[in-house]
Amino acid sequence: MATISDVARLAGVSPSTVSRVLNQPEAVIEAKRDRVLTAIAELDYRPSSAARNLRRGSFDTLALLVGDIAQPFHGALAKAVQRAADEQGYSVLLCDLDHSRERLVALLHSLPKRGVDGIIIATADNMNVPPVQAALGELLTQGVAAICGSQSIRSLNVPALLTDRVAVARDATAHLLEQRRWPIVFLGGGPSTALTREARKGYEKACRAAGRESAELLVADGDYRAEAAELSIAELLRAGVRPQGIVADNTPMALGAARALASHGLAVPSDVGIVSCEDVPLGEYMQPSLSSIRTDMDDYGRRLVDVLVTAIAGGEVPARTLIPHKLVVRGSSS
Amino acid sequence: MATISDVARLAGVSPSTVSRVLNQPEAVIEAKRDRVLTAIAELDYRPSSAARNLRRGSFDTLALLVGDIAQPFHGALAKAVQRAADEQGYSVLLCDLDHSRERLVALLHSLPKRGVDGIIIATADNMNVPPVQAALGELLTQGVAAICGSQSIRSLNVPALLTDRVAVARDATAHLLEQRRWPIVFLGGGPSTALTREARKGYEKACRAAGRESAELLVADGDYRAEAAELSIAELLRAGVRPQGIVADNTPMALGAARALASHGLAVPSDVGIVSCEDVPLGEYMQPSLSSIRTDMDDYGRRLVDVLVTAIAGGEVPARTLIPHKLVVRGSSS
DNA sequence: TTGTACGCGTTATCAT
DNA sequence: ATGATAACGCGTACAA
Repeated sequence: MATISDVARLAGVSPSTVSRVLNQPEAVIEAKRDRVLTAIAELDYRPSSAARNLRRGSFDTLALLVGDIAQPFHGALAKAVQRAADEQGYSVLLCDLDHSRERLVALLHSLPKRGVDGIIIATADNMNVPPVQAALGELLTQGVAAICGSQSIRSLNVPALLTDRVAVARDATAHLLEQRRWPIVFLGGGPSTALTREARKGYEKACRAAGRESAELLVADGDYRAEAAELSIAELLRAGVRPQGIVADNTPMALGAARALASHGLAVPSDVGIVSCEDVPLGEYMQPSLSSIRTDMDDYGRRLVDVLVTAIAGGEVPARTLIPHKLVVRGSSS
Repeated sequence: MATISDVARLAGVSPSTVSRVLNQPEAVIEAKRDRVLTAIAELDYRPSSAARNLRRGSFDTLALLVGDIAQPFHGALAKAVQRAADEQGYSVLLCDLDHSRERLVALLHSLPKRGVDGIIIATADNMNVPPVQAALGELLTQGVAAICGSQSIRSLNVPALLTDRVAVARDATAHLLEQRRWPIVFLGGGPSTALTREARKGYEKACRAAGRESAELLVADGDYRAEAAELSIAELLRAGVRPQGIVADNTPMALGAARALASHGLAVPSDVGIVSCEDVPLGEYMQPSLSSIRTDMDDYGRRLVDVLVTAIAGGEVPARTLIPHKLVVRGSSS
């Protein structure tokens, strides 16, 4: 493992000159610069990140915290983030929260000394609770930048980049309403999560715009998981409800709902239309292919990284950025 | 940010003693150890990973290289690996190869100085080509440990942990044969990849064991992607072939095949049975739910990390570990 | 424009 | 059992 001194010796210059060639090339006269670069190539020298990190106090590393990396949406997000980070010269530390709040708090506590410049938090789990806010606040004071995907954090200066979840659910619902499907069930993640509350608001908005009464609305709790969604919809069906449309807040719930419908002999899309508020890579290949609200993941990943990198550099960043979305109509609703 | 000296001062000892309390507690007398621990808690001191890394030359970090993190199987793998690594005190650097050989080579080249102790390579793309082998060999000489999921690397001492792909495909095929389905198509990733060659061997083995002639076998190339698989199967159908079973080497291809069948009016499982050689989290919730060969991901992740950590520590590790698999029969084949 | 000297925070060696 | 000291490899004031 060649060090900077080895390069310096071979090039006949001092270590600081080598360092300059790497960090401010224009400050070194061309002849010497070339000698140094040759020596670097010769020895296949690459600076030790450890030494560099210690000296500079930065790490060229971002942490990506996701609720559950095994979920297809998060996988797609991780891919986009990793690629964008790579383009900016950053590595990505993957942290799976497994939907555990304890784990989130523990991570927020341990990350500052794990060597990351910034973190991206992408979980649907509610972060507006005291322990999380406290841990996040402390992380910020330690000089680690943070941004949030999918939710805003109250009372803390953490930029958020997210889709307008009210609009997303509204568009999904409106699409089914246009087809004169009724009743329509909103399948969310339970009343406690702030995220579902927004989506539910969008659902209600669309229904009211179509002239429906509050009493007619149907809300089911699928806990963001396929299993729970299946049970929840099955229960509804057993109770005699006959929905013609389902708006699922994420894809696993849409699949769970589809299975419940199938076991009750209901066909998609002829009997019931389904739309997911979240697009996933294989959605097109599910059967029937899944109508969903799509956001451009490459763009999303790039924006997340851009904002975070700007924040790390101490630049000004918008407190809240809305990511565009659009409806993709597929077989489950047509 | 408290440093080790701050702690030492507060506890009235030398920095060395603080370091010892952290690294070999039994070497410090209890009274002093307590004072130090109190001071640590008081200041919320956590050692700087950068300094520690520089001094020790190790990083408590593993890199996970995956072919495509957006694919559900890789997501599940990443989750398992991350969890296991966490249990052992390691962080995980996520590197998405995006199926690019150039990217793989570039990563193998840059990872040694990015601060990782070891790497896990989990890609179906063939690694037995000179540029990859050379880059990997060089990485090993730089003191970075490496292990491989899903394929062995010839002529290099890289331990592999994988399922017996011949047996996996054989079991999948045999399952369809038992139901007297014939002909059966093997849907793989093209003749060039070593992985598919193994799976294909298993398919042929099962067919021959059932008394089928080589001339009757059907092999299609789906390039491991849903789109290509759909085209490939559609072409077969247009050519007049009427398979009663499909063995897909991975899940996206199984979904692609299912869609091709559907557009030709063929029903799964009544007309055609499908089995995937790879189990994914939502497989149970696809429609019809997908029969597949399952490996315990938690176990797999743990084994990968265990072996890698052992290798990092300089311990003896088996050159090749077979991970058990079992058939999970679901709706697509019953 | 270049080199010298120092320090980032930790741990290993050595002496006590 | 503990403390002083040096060194890990790099970047940067400062001096030249």
